[in-house]
Amino acid sequence: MGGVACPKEGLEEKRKRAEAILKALKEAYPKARTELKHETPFQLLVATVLSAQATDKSVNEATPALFARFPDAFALAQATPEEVEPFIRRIGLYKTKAKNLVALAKRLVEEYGGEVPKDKEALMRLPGVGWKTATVVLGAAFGVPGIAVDTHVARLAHRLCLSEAKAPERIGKDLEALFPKEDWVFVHHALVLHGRYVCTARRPRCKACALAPYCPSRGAV
DNA sequence: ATCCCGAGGG
DNA sequence: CCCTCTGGAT
Repeated sequence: MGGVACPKEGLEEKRKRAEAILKALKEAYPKARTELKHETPFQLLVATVLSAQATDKSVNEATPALFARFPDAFALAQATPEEVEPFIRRIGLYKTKAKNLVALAKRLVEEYGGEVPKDKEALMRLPGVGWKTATVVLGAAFGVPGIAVDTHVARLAHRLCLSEAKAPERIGKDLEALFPKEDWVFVHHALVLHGRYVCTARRPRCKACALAPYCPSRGAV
């Protein structure tokens, strides 16, 4: 299920492998960052909420019209979920997301002056925002170090045998222990890009993979 | 554990 | 057809 069993490996050996992986990621994705279209932290927050269980391609097709109509928290707070739904229907999970986004915008206006709080606990109290979304927004919008773990990062961490944990927060901790803090946000985005375009869930392109020399699962998935 | 959910890929 | 997509709330 998770590819091959991970080899027994000393911490020092794993650290050296992580170092090589980081080097390869920096060469393959020198400017890795979010591909979600946004102009402001608020728009990034909305786009990230929308990206749950959806491709960011579909999110990027929806957000230009959405942000034209509701550019900021003040505008979105005035809307009803029914008004938001048509803009995001094709993304999927649209009823929940429309309801969450309007409630989220109201709370931003009421409690944070319409701004996005730079605090993880505060972000996680917003409707539709969990640990992953909060970590991504803090890193991408404000440069707060952290490795958010989504479906891609979890899959790659397992295949690369950098973590055998199941809980995303735990996988994040395992990864953060293996990479320099100043690279955490980069590592997140680079792993997402690599998971999206090379180390895909179904048919990973191991022959074209720059990480293959350091991957215990290469050719076995 | 289950639900939300449309769209594209294989 | 089934699987997957930068998850979160119940």
